[in-house]
Amino acid sequence: MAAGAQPREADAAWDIIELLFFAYRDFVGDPDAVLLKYAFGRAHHRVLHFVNRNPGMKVADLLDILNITKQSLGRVLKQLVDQGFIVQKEGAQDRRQRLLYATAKGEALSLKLAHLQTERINRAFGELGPGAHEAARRFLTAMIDSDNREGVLRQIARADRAKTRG
Amino acid sequence: MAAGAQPREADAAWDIIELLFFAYRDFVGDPDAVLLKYAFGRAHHRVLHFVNRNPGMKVADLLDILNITKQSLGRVLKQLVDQGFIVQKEGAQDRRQRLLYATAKGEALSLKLAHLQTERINRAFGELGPGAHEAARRFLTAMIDSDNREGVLRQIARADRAKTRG
DNA sequence: AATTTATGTCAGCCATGTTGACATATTTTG
DNA sequence: CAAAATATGTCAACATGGCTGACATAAATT
Repeated sequence: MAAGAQPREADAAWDIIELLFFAYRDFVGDPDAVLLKYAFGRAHHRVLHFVNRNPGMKVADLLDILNITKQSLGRVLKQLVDQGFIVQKEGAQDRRQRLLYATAKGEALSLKLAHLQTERINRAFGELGPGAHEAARRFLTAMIDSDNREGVLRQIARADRAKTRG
Repeated sequence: MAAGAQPREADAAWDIIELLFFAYRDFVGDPDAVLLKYAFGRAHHRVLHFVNRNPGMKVADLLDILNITKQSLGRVLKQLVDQGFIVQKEGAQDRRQRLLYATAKGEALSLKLAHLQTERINRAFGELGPGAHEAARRFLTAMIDSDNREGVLRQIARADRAKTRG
C-alpha cells in the first residue's frame, strides 16, 4: 500500500481480528460462572490471579500490571481481603509497603479458575499437533507491545520460579 | 491427575493464560486512542466492526454475536446512527426488521481501527516464520467453544464474501 | 382475529473504570 | 534534623456499559 493511502478491505487481517475476539470471549467466559457463586467479577479474578502468581508483590506492581487506578483496585482488593482470599503484610525492608499474598482459600480459588482455562487450552493443543503450544506462545508473545514484551516474559518466568519454589 | 484430585500448580498453562491476557490487552488498546477522539468506547467499536463486516445484518444477529441485551446495544447503536456511522433500513421481505449498514463514514472508521490492529498482527507474523498465520488461525479457532466454532467460521467466511463482492 | 416475532424504549440497578483532593506513615535527601 | 519524596489508602463524584423488568408498536404468522 502506498504511503498515505487509505487501507483497503483486503489489507485487514479480518480472520485473526475476529477469531481473537471470539476466542478471548470464550476463554474469559469459563471462569465467569464460577465467580458468580462468589459474587465476584472479572476484576476480582484478575487481582487474585496475579497476587497468587506473585506472592509478596507490591500494590504498585499490581497497579502496573492491571493498568488501573488505585481507587479501582482498592474496591475489589478490599473485598478480597475482607473475605479472606488475600492478606496484606507490611514490607520487611520498606514498612510503607503492603505486600500481597493469597491465602490458602485464595490460592484454591485461583487454581480452580486457572484450571478451567487450562482445560480449554489443553483441549485446543490436543486437537492440534505437537508444536502447537510453542507456536501459540510465540504468536501471543509477538502480539504484545515490543517495549513491554521483555517485562512480561520476565514476570511470567519469575512467577513460575516463585510458585515452584513455594 | 487422578479423578477428583485438586489441580496442582504445574497443571495450569500459566504461560498461555497470561500471554493471552497481555496480548489481548495490547490488541484492543490500539483502537482505544482513536476511539477517544470520537468519544466512543469499545462497545461502539464492536458494533461498528460487525455491522461493517456484515452489511444488512439483523439487529437480532448482532445481539447474538455480541452476547448483550438489546437495551445495552440500543444505547451505543443509537449514538452510531445519530452520528451517521450506521444506517438502518427496513427489511424487504420482512418489514419488521431494521437491517444495519455502515455508512461511508462508518466504514472509514471501522477500516481505520481494523488497520491499526492489522498492523500489530502483521508485525507479529513478520517476526515469526511463514506458517505463523495459519498456526495462529488454527490455535484461535481451537480455543473457541466447539459448539460455536462452525458458526464463527461460517460467519467470517460469509463476511469475507460480502465485503469482497461489494 | 389472535398470537408471535422483531424491534424499540423507559426506568433503575450494578460493576468497574475514571479524576481530583487529601491523609498517613515511612523513607530518602539536602 | 528538617524537608521532600514515596507507598498506600480513602472520600466523593462521575462515566461507561453491562443487567433486569415492564411495556409499546408494527408486521408476520397461525
